[in-house]
Amino acid sequence: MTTEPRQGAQAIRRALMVLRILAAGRESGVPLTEVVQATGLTRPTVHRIVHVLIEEGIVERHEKTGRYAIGGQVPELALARPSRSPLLAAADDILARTSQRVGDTLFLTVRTGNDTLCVDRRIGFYPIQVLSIEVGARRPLGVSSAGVAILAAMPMPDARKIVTANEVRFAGYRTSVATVLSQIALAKRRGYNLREAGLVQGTKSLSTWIKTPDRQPAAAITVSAVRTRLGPRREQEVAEILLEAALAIEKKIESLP
Amino acid sequence: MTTEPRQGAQAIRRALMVLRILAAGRESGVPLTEVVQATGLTRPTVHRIVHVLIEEGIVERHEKTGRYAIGGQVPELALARPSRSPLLAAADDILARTSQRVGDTLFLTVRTGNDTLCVDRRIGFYPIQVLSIEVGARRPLGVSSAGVAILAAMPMPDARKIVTANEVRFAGYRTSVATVLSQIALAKRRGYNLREAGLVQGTKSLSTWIKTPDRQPAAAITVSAVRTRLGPRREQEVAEILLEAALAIEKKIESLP
DNA sequence: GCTTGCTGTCCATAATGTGGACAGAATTGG
DNA sequence: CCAATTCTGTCCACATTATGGACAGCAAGC
Repeated sequence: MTTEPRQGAQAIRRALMVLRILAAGRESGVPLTEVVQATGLTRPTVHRIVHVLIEEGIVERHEKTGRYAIGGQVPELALARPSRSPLLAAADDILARTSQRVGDTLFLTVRTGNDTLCVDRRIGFYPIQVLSIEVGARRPLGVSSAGVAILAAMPMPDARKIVTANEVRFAGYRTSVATVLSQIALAKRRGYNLREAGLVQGTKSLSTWIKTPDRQPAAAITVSAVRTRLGPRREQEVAEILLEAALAIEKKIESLP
Repeated sequence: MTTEPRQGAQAIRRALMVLRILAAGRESGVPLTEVVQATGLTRPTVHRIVHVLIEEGIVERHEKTGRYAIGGQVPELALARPSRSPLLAAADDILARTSQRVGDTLFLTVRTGNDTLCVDRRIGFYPIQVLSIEVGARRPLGVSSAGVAILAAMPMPDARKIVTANEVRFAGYRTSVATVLSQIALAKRRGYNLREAGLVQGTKSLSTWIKTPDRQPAAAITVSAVRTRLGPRREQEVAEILLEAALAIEKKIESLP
């Protein structure tokens, strides 16, 4: 029951598109051209939208660089929703326990539209930790290990649709529709996703997916570690722990609301 | 240097207007009619905007009540800005110390557009505490004690402009332009704002304003207590403490960035 | 100087968003 | 049970609004 046919609000939808691209730029922001290319809108249009949003305090422009970023009024609006999401609440202590068992950095990543968004990170006890990704990091679904995992958990046609929609943005991350689709296929048959070459050289990531009560894949748990920490033997161990954690979180969400 | 003449984005501005009204409704949300009356837009327009925002995940609708509220995607966008605002950072420990000295509940309230927004609250040690306002509470400037304080700190023409803009919304809070203007005048000559009848019966509030380095009044510190705790003698004492705290925060903001 | 790669602005045009009017659903109360 | 009232949702003719091609400025590199 995905209804999406309401019209009469092109401009608003476009503004939100822009906002989501800007969100991916985090503090440092995004140059106008990049927004243009990522949204597929024309430059005058993006320019107008961005500047209206600046006047409204929703977007900021960095004095020096001229890049555009999410403005201070967005967190202010967010204050209207005090409570954490059920997922975050449910995941909290399970992540803590899992982190203790694994020892390497754990990430909790959710799907939001066609993006992945890192919403939690736990640092383990092992002396070498991969901290490449921070809470708030947002990338097109399919780029990160967590993204592939989430895509692998959904019906192939849906996944393909999302991947295609993200095609233009993949260029900036040195990947392609074909690459992502094959990674999804691999993850599907393995039951979890594995990434040999992480964003940082010499790291390896492993992700399992979490489904909400309505069976939609909505999130992923990821472990990142230096490659030597994740040999074939330990990979198997860690995979089982993560699968267990994912299941535990799914159960807990059901019991909460 | 307030430039506000950019056009070609009526719809986007309207959508943001709607969002800000919804933000004031917090978790419980706002019925459509109220949004219509607060924004001055027509009902079909508000309806369209709100429903597009729902499709985009920016707004949610409560199943039972049918009221509209800020959606889960807003905090997700807010994650793009990890750092606290300079004001919050500067105020942190000063609030803690002030709370120790006063013993009653302290609020930090900022101005955002034509609204006040409570961004921090410290509970004191005295056994009776006024907890009427929560972090995230948003009201039209002029309605709360903090709002009057902030208005009192700006040039009268500016204050009058804001108060007039909020006129339609005052009805819902049982106040009026005239009332607010007279409160502002009183606060101006006193150097801080005093409210005998708080939102809750039998409480009393006292607010001092904080200006940013560019001399714009941007926030207020408020103490709320049961009336008996704030007799004339203690009122004077508390006012001095709050004035001191406001000054300290102003100084600290300047030194930070 | 010329090119390349940005950002910003204009304005004729049509597509977009508007809102009056109508309709249904839910609640009240006589 | 049927007005009366008050809310939400939808339609569609119309003109206001947002669009984007074209032009312009500006800085960096060659």
